[in-house]
Amino acid sequence: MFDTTIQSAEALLTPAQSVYAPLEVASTPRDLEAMLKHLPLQRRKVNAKQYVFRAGQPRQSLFLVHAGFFKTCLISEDGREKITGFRMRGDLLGLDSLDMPVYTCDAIALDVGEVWELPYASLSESLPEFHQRLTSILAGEIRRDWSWMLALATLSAEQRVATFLLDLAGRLETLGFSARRLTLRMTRAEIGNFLSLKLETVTRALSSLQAQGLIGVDGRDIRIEDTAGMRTALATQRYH
Amino acid sequence: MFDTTIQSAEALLTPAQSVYAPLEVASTPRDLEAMLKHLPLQRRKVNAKQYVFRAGQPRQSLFLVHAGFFKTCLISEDGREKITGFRMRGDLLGLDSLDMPVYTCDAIALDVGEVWELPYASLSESLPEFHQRLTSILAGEIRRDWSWMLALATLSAEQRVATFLLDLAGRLETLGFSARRLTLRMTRAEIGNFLSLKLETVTRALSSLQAQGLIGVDGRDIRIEDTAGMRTALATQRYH
DNA sequence: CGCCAGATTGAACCCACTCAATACCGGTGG
DNA sequence: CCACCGGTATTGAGTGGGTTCAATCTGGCG
Repeated sequence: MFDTTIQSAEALLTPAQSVYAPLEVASTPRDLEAMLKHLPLQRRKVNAKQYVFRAGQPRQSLFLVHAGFFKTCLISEDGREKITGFRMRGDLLGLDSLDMPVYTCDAIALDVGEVWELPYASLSESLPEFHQRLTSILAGEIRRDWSWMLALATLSAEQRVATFLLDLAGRLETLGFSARRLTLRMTRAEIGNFLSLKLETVTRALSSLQAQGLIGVDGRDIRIEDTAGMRTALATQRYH
Repeated sequence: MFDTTIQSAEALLTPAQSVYAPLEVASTPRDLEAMLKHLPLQRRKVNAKQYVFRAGQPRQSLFLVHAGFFKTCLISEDGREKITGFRMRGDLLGLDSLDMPVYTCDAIALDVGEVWELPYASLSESLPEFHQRLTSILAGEIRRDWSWMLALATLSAEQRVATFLLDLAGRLETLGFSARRLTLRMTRAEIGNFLSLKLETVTRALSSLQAQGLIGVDGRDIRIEDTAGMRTALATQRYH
């Protein structure tokens, strides 16, 4: 069991002034918060498995994740489901529905957390820099999606899982957490859904990476033993 | 051989007043053109296989496709490639790079065509409705990407190809072309790349759909014999 | 005509899926 | 306290859809 308490939900709920998170993070995720911090935004606490919004509900707002872990997922009429992303502090929920009368995906908390409700229309009028920033975030989401498409299309199961872990670790690091220890907030099935794999395959990939000494696995606690090794494994292995 | 001349590059190059295209199309793709028609935009003609821009080049502008067929694709450092979309009249090239100093993907013409260069920064200042419209387009691109992710993750090879054809036919229809006959402007390998399949698999899927009487295949000319049958085949077949 | 990129089809292979059995773990109630 | 339970995770064995490799065919073009 690794010590991952600093990443627990309670810690995520602590304000930015917490000893756990650096006071100043220059990277992108946090600047939105800074821009909006002084505004009287509606804040909403959520519990695990609770919906922030569902596809089909009338859309009023964007939501900024302030704490916790969320997933956004798409469901087709015939029941096929796909998780489109895992969202954490600084990420926005509802981007895809900006120009729609209703939400077009579900946003679900994986853990206790807090979201800030952003009245998009009025904000982008009163804060031109906000609209500008939003455009960047939208473009960034497209780049992120495309690079996952590339990964899913060209990488083997094990490579996908490795990429997933590195991506997650990297994002956590920009939030001020350890880049080497992390606790998965989602099930194997959810990881598999996101990576277009079955849960058994995710488990096998994790076991294999562990057998190679690249990571340590203890349930949902992951320790990345050899980041460089992970990257070379990604580059070395053939891709079909 | 089917008569598909109306979709040929020459026809695509004819102005909107052409007898082949309806004078008024209320749907989204065309409204951007209407908004910008009177502006003195730089227009650029391109030939098949010519790059509109490459990843890494300094970004100056967005490009609006006015005629022809294009692909946008991502290439990783280690050479893995993924086509992120096929673009036609009314689509924008370079959306993903809006906030970047350089382009982050390649845009390549599959055929002769014409693009309009949009100086994004000055446009969004002078035309607030343009910025608003751009936000919608970005959100729409995210929805499109996500729905393809869902398709690639949950559909069989044959279902993906069927979905691809229906999507293409639908887009062509909103541009005023036939919804039942179309000419593929891309190779089997490019279709396969986009759908995360090998070119042989695409070929087999097309042959199979033809054997079922759902489509007619003659090289790159496709005739959709039974749209309803295609949709039920999509809904009926099991997905793993 | 010869060339070459693209398309088609067949046969063998393999990675991830499916099915199934077992282990684990936190919570709940007797 | 322990037994039970549902949700989750792990591991094994067998299967299969799509890939790989290879041969052939087509059509456009110098």
